[in-house]
Amino acid sequence: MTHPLDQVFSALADPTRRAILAMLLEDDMAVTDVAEPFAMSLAAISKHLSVLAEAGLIAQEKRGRVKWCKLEPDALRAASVWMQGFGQFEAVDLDGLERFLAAELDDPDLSDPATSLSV
Amino acid sequence: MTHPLDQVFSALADPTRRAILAMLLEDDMAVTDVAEPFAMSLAAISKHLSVLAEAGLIAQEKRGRVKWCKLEPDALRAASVWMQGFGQFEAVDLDGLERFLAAELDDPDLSDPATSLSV
DNA sequence: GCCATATTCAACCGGATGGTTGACGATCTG
DNA sequence: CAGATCGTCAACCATCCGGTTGAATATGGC
Repeated sequence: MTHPLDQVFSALADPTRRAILAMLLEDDMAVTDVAEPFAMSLAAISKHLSVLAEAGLIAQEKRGRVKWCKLEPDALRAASVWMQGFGQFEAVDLDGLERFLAAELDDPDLSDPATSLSV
Repeated sequence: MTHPLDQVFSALADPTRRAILAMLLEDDMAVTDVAEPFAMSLAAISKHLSVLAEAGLIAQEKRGRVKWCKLEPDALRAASVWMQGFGQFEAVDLDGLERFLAAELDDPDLSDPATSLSV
């Protein structure tokens, strides 16, 4: 599992991690705050954050005793570009995004409060 | 692992499966032909193809004794749209694609002949 | 100095994943 | 019919993954 795309895609394959990314899209957060909405231990979230960091999807910076996590959206570029290679689908497609997010909101899928974001 | 995005992203997380998709991008293929370039058993490839099919990334149609596999690029749309949500990165970016593929070709990463495609 | 807070570490567990091999059911061909 | 080809199935194996708990390591505040 050495190829960067392996790491990015397998990081994205977990709904908890996608939810975390969606949260970080709104704001940078400390580890504890990231963990708060989820029904799992802090240690579990800490591991998820490590996975995301190793995939390059987030950056973590320790300031004092709190470690701040911020989105690193560039890491998605390679993956996105790879997918574009298969794409007859138009690219930016913000309308599609809206439709998609709307559909997601109706999807009673995840048990976590974070569900209000597009997991 | 019930969410469609889970399946799509985790299907994409394996380099063998990405190589298979890249092969199918050029042409529809029978299972045996898909397996040919890889240094692993036919059964293993058959499993990979099942994963891709369950993720909706390919369609399989049995005609006679041979089962044809063809790309189903629509399945990537939802995943792509999800990623666009994080994107300050411009969308279609075919130039980026070319640069990326060129870089991939120089990447002596996979042991399989299928490496000539963007894994 | 002491205690609380923030985060990670280490060991463990059950279940999924990626691979193997060998047997099997279908289907084509001579 | 006999034999070869196409593909899957079943059992097995090692490893990875997502989670737990409890202890350990900062750091900050009083």
